[in-house]
Amino acid sequence: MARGKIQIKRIENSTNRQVTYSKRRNGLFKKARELTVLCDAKVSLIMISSTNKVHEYISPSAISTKEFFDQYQRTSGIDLWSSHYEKMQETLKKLKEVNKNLRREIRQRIGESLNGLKLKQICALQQEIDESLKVIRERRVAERDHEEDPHYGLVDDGGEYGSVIQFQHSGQGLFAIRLQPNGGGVGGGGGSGSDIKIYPLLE
Amino acid sequence: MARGKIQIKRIENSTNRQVTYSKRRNGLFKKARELTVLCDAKVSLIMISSTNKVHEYISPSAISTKEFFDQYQRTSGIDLWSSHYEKMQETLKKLKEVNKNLRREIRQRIGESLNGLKLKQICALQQEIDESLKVIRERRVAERDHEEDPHYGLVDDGGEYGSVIQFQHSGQGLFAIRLQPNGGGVGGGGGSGSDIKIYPLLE
DNA sequence: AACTATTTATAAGA
DNA sequence: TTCTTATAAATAGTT
Repeated sequence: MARGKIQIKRIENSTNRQVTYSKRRNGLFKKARELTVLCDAKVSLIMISSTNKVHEYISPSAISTKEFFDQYQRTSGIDLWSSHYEKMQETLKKLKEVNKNLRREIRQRIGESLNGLKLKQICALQQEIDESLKVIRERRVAERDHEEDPHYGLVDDGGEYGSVIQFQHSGQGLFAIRLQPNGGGVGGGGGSGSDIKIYPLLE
Repeated sequence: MARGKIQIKRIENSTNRQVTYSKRRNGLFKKARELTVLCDAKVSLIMISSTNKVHEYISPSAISTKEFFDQYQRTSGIDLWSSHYEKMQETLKKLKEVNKNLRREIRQRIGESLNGLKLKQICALQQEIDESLKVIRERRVAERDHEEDPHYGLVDDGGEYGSVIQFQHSGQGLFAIRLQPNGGGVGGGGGSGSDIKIYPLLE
């Protein structure tokens, strides 16, 4: 959140991860303390770093962690485990829903599953895809010019972002099949075939 | 922290206290989730409001959530769960991965996230989308003819396939935003803008 | 640890 | 409750 935005994903560099952990841990503690005071709430915050060090904050009003958990149980009347488990199930359900919707969006963009759409929606879809196509076409042209420019020659970024995904029907329902960039080096004669990744529906 | 600085002391006005609690609670949850992901840490955060409502966050990565609680309480009958629990964790992880990939595919089909693609892949993508576009165009034409045919008139299937369900903002974190074709009625004068679909990222 | 350019969080108001 | 927006805080990248 400063000097550049970051993606919320695991920080690979170990040192950076440590530093960020330390900074954010303090930030979190501070927020927890403020919440306690401002809102007269009870807070228990326990953090275990990737190096397995434990740091915790417990609002003074909640004297001890033991007591805190006792109160939690009494208040919620729910076993901590069941509660956590139920949350997981909810999350799972939502994820599946999101997954389903993403798949449908892709199918529609491919021209399948159009049955439920009204004319107006199909028009909008067409227009949207038409615009996407323009963007990609421009990009391709730019890319080609770039490659043809003798200053640059071939450029291979290692395929960090991976590549296009294709869908294909199978007897089993829908699978997403992904064409991988060839892992091989630029100069290598490596096969021009593709690796194939299959994403199961997990249903 | 806005529209004026505040002192960190109990908010006397009960309504304000509630509102602030709700806002800051969400902020804290978000930070906790970010810490979990960024730093590969395990976090347990439990808050009890002054009105005795309980809210908790436990990092999903805490395969050792069990450890978390074992440190503080002795519960029996949990072992039976562990196996099932861990399977759920795995499923969750996979689903998240799949969703991530689906999202990328959509982004690429929109013309975003093309940086990692090589010229050849961009060409393939372009061609693929071009074909999709043809399919949809044909469908649109067919649909239009169909609608104009006096035998049928307007048909509304109730939107069974129609648009994706929207998840309401849950204060839970990241969102993917999708521009959707208008869901509005065909005849209606409805706005020409797009609905916005929001899929929570769920981590 | 300190320093800041930026991104986030959020207090007030609607 | 939810949204908006001016402002306070947090913090990523650097030194």
